[in-house]
Amino acid sequence: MALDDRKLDVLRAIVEDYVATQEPVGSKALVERHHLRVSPATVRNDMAVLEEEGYIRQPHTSAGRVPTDRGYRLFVDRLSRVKPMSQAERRAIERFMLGAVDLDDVVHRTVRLLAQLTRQVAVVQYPSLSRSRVRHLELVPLSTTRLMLVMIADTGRVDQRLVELPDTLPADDVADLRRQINEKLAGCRLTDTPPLVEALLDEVTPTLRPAMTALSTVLLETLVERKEERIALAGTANLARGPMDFQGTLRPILEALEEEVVLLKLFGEVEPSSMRVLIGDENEIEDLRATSVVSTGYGPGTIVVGGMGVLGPTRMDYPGTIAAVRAVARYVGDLLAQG
Amino acid sequence: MALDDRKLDVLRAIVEDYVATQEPVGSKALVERHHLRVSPATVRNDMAVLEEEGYIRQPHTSAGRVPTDRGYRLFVDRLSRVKPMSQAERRAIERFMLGAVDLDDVVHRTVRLLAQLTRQVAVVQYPSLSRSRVRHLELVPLSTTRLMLVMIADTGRVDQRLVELPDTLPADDVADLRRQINEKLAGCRLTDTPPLVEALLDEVTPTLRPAMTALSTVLLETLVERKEERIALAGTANLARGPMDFQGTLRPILEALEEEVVLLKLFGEVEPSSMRVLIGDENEIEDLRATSVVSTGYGPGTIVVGGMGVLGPTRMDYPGTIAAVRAVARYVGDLLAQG
DNA sequence: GGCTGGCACTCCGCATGAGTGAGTGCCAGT
DNA sequence: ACTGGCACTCACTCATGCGGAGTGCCAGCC
Repeated sequence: MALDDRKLDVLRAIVEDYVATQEPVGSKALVERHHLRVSPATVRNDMAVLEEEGYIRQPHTSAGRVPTDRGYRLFVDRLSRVKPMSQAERRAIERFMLGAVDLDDVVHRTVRLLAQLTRQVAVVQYPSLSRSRVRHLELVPLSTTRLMLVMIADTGRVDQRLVELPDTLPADDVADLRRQINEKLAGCRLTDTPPLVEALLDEVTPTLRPAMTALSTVLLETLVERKEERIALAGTANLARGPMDFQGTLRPILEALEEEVVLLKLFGEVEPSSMRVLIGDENEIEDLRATSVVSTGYGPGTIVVGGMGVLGPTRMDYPGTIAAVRAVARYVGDLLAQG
Repeated sequence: MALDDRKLDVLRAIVEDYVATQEPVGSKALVERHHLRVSPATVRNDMAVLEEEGYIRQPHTSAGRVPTDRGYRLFVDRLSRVKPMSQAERRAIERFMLGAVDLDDVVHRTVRLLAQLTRQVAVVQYPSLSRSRVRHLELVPLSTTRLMLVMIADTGRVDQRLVELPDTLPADDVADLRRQINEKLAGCRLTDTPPLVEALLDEVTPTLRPAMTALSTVLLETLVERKEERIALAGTANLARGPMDFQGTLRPILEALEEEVVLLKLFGEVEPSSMRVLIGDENEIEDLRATSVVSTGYGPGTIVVGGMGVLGPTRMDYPGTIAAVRAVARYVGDLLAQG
């Protein structure tokens, strides 16, 4: 059975009211608050249908209605009008992000900003190494048999690893090695580098070969195999806000949020600049079935170098949250584009 | 009035029982569990005295007794025997920390290890820049007018900042500048560097002076002014563990834990290798008055480069927690000493 | 003098029960 | 197709009652 317009209006009203009050909403209160032009009885009939179709449910007989996950889904897909950010909000974003000194700082500020704007838990993935390019590789001699390998990505991200050499290596050779490596690798996508590193092993000046061998192992690890992507988190205190929201269910959620693996899954397949909304059940992660996640990819221009998003109760202000996440992602993307 | 031995025994028993059961402990249960050689009535008399002195209190008339902050303090100072870590636990620590690849990884593992061992919230401060020495300063040309300044500290910590040059600078000059800076600064304590940087401005080859001027600003910021010390956190889920522990009070605590400034205060004046225990009230931070903090400094040998500790309900297993924090701090200290 | 057994008392926690009110489902009427 | 009316359900609140754990105090005992 297709839902006519009024039934959709009723559903929208229920969602909006419930999000605002956090209490089951009844037919009478509905007609008063939203100026539906019909009587409570009519609304009740509509509600009965909506319940039959699984969009809303009653916590118990003789209580008001509460949206189901399916109800929220319909709301998000078809009923919510996007709420553009006000000029003031945009300025607030700018003010907050202004004066970030390095990438770490940008990510930190971003995640706190998101948490503050949405009053929810915010998660930001550091620009992924695998999706960016090599800007420069630096070799710093720490002793005669130890090097520090520093990799600088075009996103501003810097990673470093220690390399133990099989033999001593004079300073000139280090410089030579540095030059040869950079010639070959600078500017490449990180995902394209493995064959190039292999090739380097043959191409490099013979005397440097032993050092290059040791180096290549670490290099490959740093460039590709390093799965451990970093994640920043903020606003966990917001989980303890709503009166009866998560009391009791809070622990597994906090636990899940501490597992980086879990968080990374949230951004598994972020699409370029499109928003993704996961509602309750739809979430693959067991412990987060009671929450919704609004996420998106971000990066300079149309390139996606990482994900960001927020997590909160299924009963959340979707239009507002979506708008905030989108605005922040765009802003940070622009920031990265500028360098 | 001085407390005789038996009264102290009673206090110890009360603390231990309360920590174990989380329920007010009565006189009868006490004599049964701990083989005190006296009757419940006697214990009651002792309790009355202990209460008068402020070491314990009754949640309400006709309930058992609960230790006060003052009671815990006495317990920690004079009544608790230190509980050395078992061989198995030591091995567990080693296994957990084994295979850490860089400083970031070490800190991450440490904080999770602490949270797991103590079943509490763990906090670890990254090795403080201001307490360590410069190992090497690297200059990486990003373009003709931009340098990346990378500082490597002897703790393994790496910081980087962008430098905008007033003029183009050929590669040879960069190398020259790098050499001169390192000659002057490598090996110095970070706190000693400001005058040396000033001196460098005069000593440096004249052609390099404009570049050096731009550089020195950033350098000083990186070396000294950078207050923002980094902090790692884990185990917040443990706050939601105890049945009625923090329900309701949880939010301010989570909020406090997200404020880096607050966390740093916890380690304000960590003493070399001595444990510090803050119980409830003693904590300066308003929102953490319901919690206790066990912390210590850590670093290679007797040098302190940072703090670590755990935070939990005042009702915590102090001997166990203290032992765990100490063991982990020592282990990490040794790790840093090895390089 | 310090310890003990006994006893009256307090008060929390829990269960029971009645009253209230918001909300519903259904039906007959327009 | 909508509305008004009506009986019904059921969570929530409050008062009442009861049992039990625990205390404080006192008189007696070693």
